[in-house]
Amino acid sequence: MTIKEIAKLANVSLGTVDRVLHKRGKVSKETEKKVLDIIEKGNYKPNIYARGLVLNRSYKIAALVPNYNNGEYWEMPSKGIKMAEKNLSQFGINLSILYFDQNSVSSFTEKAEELLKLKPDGVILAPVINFEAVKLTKKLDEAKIPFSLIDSNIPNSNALSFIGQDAFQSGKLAAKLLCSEINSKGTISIISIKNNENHNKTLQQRIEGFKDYIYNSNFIANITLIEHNIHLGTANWEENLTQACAPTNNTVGIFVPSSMIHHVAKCIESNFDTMSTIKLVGNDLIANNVKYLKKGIINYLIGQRPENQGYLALESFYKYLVLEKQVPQKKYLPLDIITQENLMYYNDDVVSS
Amino acid sequence: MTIKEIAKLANVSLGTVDRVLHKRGKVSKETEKKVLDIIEKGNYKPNIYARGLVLNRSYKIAALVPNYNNGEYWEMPSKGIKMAEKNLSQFGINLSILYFDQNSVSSFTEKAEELLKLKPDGVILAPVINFEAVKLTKKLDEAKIPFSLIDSNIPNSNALSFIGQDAFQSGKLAAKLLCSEINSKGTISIISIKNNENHNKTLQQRIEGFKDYIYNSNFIANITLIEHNIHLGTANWEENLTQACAPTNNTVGIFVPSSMIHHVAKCIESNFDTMSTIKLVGNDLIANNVKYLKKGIINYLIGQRPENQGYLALESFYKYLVLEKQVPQKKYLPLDIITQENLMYYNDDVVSS
DNA sequence: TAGTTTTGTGTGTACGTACACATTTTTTTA
DNA sequence: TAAAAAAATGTGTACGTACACACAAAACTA
Repeated sequence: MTIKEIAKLANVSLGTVDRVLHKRGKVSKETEKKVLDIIEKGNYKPNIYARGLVLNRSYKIAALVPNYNNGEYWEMPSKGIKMAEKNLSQFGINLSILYFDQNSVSSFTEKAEELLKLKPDGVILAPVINFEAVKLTKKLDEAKIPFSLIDSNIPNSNALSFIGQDAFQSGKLAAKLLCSEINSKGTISIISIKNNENHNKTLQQRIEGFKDYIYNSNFIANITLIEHNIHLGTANWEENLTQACAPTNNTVGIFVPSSMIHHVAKCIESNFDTMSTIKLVGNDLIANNVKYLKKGIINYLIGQRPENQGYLALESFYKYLVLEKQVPQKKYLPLDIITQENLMYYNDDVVSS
Repeated sequence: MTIKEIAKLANVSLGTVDRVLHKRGKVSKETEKKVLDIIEKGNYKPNIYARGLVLNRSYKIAALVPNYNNGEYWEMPSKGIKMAEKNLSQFGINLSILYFDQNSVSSFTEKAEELLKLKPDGVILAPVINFEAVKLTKKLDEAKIPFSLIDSNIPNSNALSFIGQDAFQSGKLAAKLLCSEINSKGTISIISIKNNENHNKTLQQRIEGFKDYIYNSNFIANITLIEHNIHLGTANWEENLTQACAPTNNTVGIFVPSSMIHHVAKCIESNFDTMSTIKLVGNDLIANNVKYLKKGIINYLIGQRPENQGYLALESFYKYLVLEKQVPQKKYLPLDIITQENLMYYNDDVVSS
């Protein structure tokens, strides 16, 4: 059914139907009702090709995400966003990615300024510097620019959508996996490895989930839980890490709530004679982690489909702006359990081009 | 860049550019080269809206999959296919699903006939009745109708694409998970539960993978491996199943290579006092299995994203026919490890509308 | 009641592509 | 060398929608 057919059935012109469809007014209530009835009955849906052709709109989406070196976590969301752009550029979705330094608030505000100057039709934001991100969302609200959040959420923002993970549950899962590997009494270390001083909500939630599981399991009788903090790059951090891993008090398992467990794995590899029985569970399928998973030093990794997060974030703008569909307000991606035996089929697990 | 622009640059008419683009001939080699050069340099890409509008093509895709009752495995691929249709119908993808009875060859051939009569532009086929499916693919080849395979592959067919899982690896993974749960000596039972007599390649490969892992692990010293076959609906099948589960010889774990592990779980629930310590690993997130996973009777389920399989199968035809893109010839979906702690975020794990 | 505004309605063009058909140029034939 | 055939090129229309503009009818104003 086309506008032409509707017009014929209603005995009006194309223009009148058009005005009804777009609520441009200037139509008598009588004819409006007549036309609407026909539209309803005929289940009219606009031809998206014709519409796309005539509108020839293109939408500028700006993404603001942390910068990264090769093989680091934030490479993956960026990869997903770029892959989505490849598929969606032909539908008028144009992308600009801006990268900020996670360790520098000024870098973030600078890039945020730049982003606002672009006057984008939509924004993808990774609010890892929470406080500053909130400020930006306020400005976006004022400018009436819709935005999506990836990785972590800002609870009371009116984001178009949030795409991320349930960090608390991720921690619980990590605990469960670690416990399944442990058969004897001993100490479990939670080692927070970070490269900056920022408070990271995701890490905190994972740790809470981890503890929640342990304290509520009947494992707790056999387990001593210790927490360590390691700051990459500080003096003696490597020694401190070794110290944290060392089985002085009979360490049986280690959990790292960030993507940095490869540092622990490396440490264990270097002290393999004394530490080989320690079980490791960590997060994220970055190259370094995968390496140690393959070697059997890391036992499980928990994946949160970061590429998918990026892909879906851009795609949701396509659905919202181009197709004018509703998009889900919140999307938790599955927490994938990765081990040697199922690793191979997760490596290219993005919506492919 | 549009055809018009190309024409202007090449000092020819739109028609000539069109002939070059579509290789309709009747163009001198000179002008052809000139036009091609400009196309190359300008990185011309046809406007898919204009093209879609003028072609106004619609493609009929027929899917031939097993029928199902609510909550059975084959509901999920069908669900995925239908969801894809919902998203893609506006791009001219029309779907007809034909259901056959897995236990009846004649049902399959009948529906295959029906399918050929539809003269579809593409076919999605679940070759669970392998021999008959091969015959159908031959006919499709003759009729030059492209087809995609889901669930299991037909190795030397020239399918447009195969979308499924690595069953052998799935079995290995199951074994790994089961072993991680077992701390003592004992017997592991592999119970094949089927509702028909058909030879099922997937089940066989899973079993092989399972054994492969066990035999090559250092667990084998502590483990006795037994295989059972249960045919649903035959006389005494429930007793036979209980027998297969019963810890007469100290059963510590059970693996079911089909989606039918809920029958085992039910059996164990009924004999909870004697069987509660048996660990269970099975396949597929069907409702009944999920129920027992939640109860903690099933320890792990391995998922193969059946909805995604269906979704991707139809989407690949969209990409191939509408967008005229290449599609990957083979796509193994990840083997998801599902346990109580990460179940919740797998339930709506389909590409959403 | 003529003129003006308001309200309602119809017409025409553009978007970029595909394809049928018309026209021009070149080559071949008698 | 003129006529016919073949090759090369150009023109025009349609697809369905959005929107600017033109026009007509009704409702005001003076």
